[in-house]
Amino acid sequence: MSVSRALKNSDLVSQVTRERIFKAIDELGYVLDLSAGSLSSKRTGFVAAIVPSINNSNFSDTARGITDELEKTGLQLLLAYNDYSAEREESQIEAMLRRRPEGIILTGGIHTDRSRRMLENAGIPVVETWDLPAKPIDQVVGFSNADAMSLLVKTLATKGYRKFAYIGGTTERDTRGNQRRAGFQSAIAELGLPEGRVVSFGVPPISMEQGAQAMGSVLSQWPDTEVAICVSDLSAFGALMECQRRGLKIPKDIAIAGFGNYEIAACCHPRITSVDIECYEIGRLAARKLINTIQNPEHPSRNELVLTNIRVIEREST
Amino acid sequence: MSVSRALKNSDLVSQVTRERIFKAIDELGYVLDLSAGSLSSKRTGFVAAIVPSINNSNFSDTARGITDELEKTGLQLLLAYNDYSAEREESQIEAMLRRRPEGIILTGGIHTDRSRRMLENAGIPVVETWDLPAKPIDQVVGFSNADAMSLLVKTLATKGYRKFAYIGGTTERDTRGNQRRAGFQSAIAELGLPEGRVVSFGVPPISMEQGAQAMGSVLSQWPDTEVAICVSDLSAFGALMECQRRGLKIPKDIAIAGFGNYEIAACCHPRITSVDIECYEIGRLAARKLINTIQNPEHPSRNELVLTNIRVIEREST
DNA sequence: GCCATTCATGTTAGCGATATCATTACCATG
DNA sequence: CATGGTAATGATATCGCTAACATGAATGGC
Repeated sequence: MSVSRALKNSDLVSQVTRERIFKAIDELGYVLDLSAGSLSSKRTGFVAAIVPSINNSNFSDTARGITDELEKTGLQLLLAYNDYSAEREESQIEAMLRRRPEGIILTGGIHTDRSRRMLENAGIPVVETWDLPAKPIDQVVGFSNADAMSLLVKTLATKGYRKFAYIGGTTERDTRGNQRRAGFQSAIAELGLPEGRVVSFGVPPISMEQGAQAMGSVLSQWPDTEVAICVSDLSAFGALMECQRRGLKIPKDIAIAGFGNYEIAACCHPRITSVDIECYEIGRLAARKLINTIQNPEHPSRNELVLTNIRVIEREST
Repeated sequence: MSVSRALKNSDLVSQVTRERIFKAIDELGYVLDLSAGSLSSKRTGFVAAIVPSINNSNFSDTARGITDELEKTGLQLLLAYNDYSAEREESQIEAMLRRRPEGIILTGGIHTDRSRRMLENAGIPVVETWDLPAKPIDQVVGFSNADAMSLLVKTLATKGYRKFAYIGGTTERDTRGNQRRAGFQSAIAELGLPEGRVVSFGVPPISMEQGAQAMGSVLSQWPDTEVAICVSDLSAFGALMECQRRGLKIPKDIAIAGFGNYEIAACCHPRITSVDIECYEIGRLAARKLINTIQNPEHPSRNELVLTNIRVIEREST
């Protein structure tokens, strides 16, 4: 017991004993076994998180935010990515719950029925991120993808653009891409602009290369397009490169805007107008909320919603 | 015991019992507790991995390779990133070993003494990646960063370039960046070329923005530079943008090459010459080796080395 | 009809930590 | 000196599972 106490930094161990313990630990190469500890104490020290992809820098920023915040409390992250598939998410939730995480962070608000049931039965706090779910499971840290895209369209409309195109993925899986497209359409309608030209291209995440190809398609179908909005900065960059290869001047011949405020949008030439969505902050806040609920189980913060900022960043490409 | 067997897909459970069990599990919402299971069976189902950063797509590709390969075997990844710090690595190794992983994958060959000691005492297979350590702990899946960079210099030299510059980070922490710079220098010396112009800029990972600034420094210090090689494609892209802002023609006025074959190098305009290093494959192979050793503990593959391919990809920027 | 064999299920004893309660040693106080 | 209080340490049971062995039931071969 004194060893256990010493390793937990309890002040109920005398200095002498403490030193003897650490000396012995060092000599023996003893390493505490946390699975035994958590079996006994009912606290695993795990938090689970599932993101669509870790290659896409937006979500990996969120993962960084989560990790950084958890680290302060000594919690460990169990991270999985599901390639935008709710079915893979379901089996990952199942696998992770077997590790008895003390909380779980999900991306988006769309989950299979079984996923929802498992999460409700688990009796741990859940945070859904990156979205405003119609039927939240528990807590939410996110923003409206539709509103964000709509804001971008409206901002550009005030600059005089009228003929808009939208480049996104085939919208089966990427629910956030879906909502951005819906926000695009509704803003167009609201402003009474000419019908938006929508190109759906490939499975998420839409790559630079796919953005380039989609831009080719926009230019050949609707050569008079004034501005092309892309589902992410990566595809926007691909689109930009395609225009440059064709000798088009940006934004004079055609303007381009992206989404997500990736590093590349701020660094390429011309710089790309984008929507900043505080990815790192989403992760940090989600972890923060989880930790709060874990540490104060007496008043759980069920159904609380944190709305994160969205902000259009206008640059030279529009 | 029958429940335990049924959940492990043992064929020692009759169809009837199996169905009864799953029905009850469904009704009760029972979820297996793996920490209890691993305490008893001495198998946790964890593999630990530590990378320098998860924002950098090269390392997140490696993490993807690891995850994809582990998933086939039902192993779960415990992932951490250390911001290129061997000290943070040390405390992460300590934290992870408390979870009793069945194997561990590290990036690079440089670790603190205590890290090495802990790993040796842990009695689990270790794979070092992305490098050829002078003193390998156990198994290695990697390549020589110096050779790769040297190969790039030599390839460019055959095209007639003679005045080389190198853009990298201040080389305290990023050991792989270090080695690339050394490979650059040694190739220059070997070929009898004019002394390389080295700009060290910022802490790793060198961003696009830093690449741009470093390029500015190259151009003002040595305006007659013929080719600038960058420690990564991200900084190469930043450098490229800086040149374009200054109205320089690439590669006529100055050529640019990067390292890592990021998506952006293949997609920007002009496309950037780079060195491909099979990041995903490194992850896949490292996990594969670990799994082999875990599954065949009778003949451990200590000190085995897998050399991954490096390949210069010449594009329009040189 | 008996024993050997196979298949399915049950029993028991831990795995290595911590929660909880018990004990001891020591000191201060009236 | 007895009493009570505090600080440090110890003893025991338990967390939920699985390894290992034991048992029972069904089958088949001679």
